Amino acid sequence: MSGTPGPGPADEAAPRRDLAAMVVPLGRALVAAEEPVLRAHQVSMWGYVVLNALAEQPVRTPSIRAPSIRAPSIRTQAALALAIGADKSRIIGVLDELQQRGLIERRPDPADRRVHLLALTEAGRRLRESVREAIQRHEEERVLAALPEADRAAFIRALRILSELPPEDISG
Amino acid sequence: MSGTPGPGPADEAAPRRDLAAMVVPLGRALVAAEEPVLRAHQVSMWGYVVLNALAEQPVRTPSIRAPSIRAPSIRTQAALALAIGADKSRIIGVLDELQQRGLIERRPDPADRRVHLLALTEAGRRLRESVREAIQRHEEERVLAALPEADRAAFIRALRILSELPPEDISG
DNA sequence: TATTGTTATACTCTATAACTATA
DNA sequence: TATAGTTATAGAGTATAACAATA
Repeated sequence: MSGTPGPGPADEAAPRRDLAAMVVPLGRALVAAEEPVLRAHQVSMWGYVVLNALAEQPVRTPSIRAPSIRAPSIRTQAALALAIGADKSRIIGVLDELQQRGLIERRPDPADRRVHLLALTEAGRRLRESVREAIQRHEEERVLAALPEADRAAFIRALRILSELPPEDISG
Repeated sequence: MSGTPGPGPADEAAPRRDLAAMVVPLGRALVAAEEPVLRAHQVSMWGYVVLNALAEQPVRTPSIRAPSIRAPSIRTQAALALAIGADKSRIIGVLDELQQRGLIERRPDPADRRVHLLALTEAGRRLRESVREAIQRHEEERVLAALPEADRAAFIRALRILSELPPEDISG
């Protein structure tokens, strides 16, 4: 059956570890790599996640949505919590600190006085950019550099696709 | 500067999210996907990790090691804990249960009566294979299937390389 | 009645420290 | 003294439930 008896079996599936067994430890290492940068900028991991979520505010095509349907904007705390996969009660301390440092604004919504509208301040946007730049430079130099040149683009492409998949598509 | 004003900037670096921001949620989803399989086989996540570590026991080239130097074999509990990135105190309950179910053996080392030598039983090996097969089938069908055919091999190749990198290479 | 932000509480992991038996 | 395994304790992180204000 096997064409070449040389090194590397041809028709036997090369055994690989489970994706989770590779992805999870890698994630831990990547988080550890971010920590010094975050400390240097005095932001917590969750703080940085929040800054990113507010900055990345996806431009959803408004054409699809009827005006009567309330857009689930990320600008409310509940929507933010949902977007970053955290409980709404868990981000409050984070928001408190970001606000205290002038990195975000929390303004009452005149239309619905229960909600707080969130927005990045200019300082918040700048800080997020600095952190992001430092982190991604490190990633290029220390992580992606370890990959064969030819695989880098495909890796990032695949990662983007999989990370944008609805979690329930993956969990089954 | 930009050659084509069409869709997709040519010389502006396509902004990507931080690797950690993509990898960590993906890891969470992959773990969630494993859970039903693990439950069906009545193993905990850590139990499965242990079974894998014992089964994957890397065949280290013995030629390099002088006989006088004690090989840090994975068969002791301490070595196992190190290998899977857990504290030695944390795996004890896991080992207890695996042993009780006849999936592993814990035998005193005659040469050093402090240590317990760990080994998979035949039942343990079989169970691990079943779980692994189910998990990887699911991964192929639900996860990797979402990737462009041409990127799959590169993705797995890259993942293997990065996950085998010493964590301190990544953290800096 | 349902929802937003908030606070308080409980629970799950995980890390640390102590203990024993060997070396 | 140091180490392997074990146990007990404490801490961090997270989830759940209750609350006031508003819809």
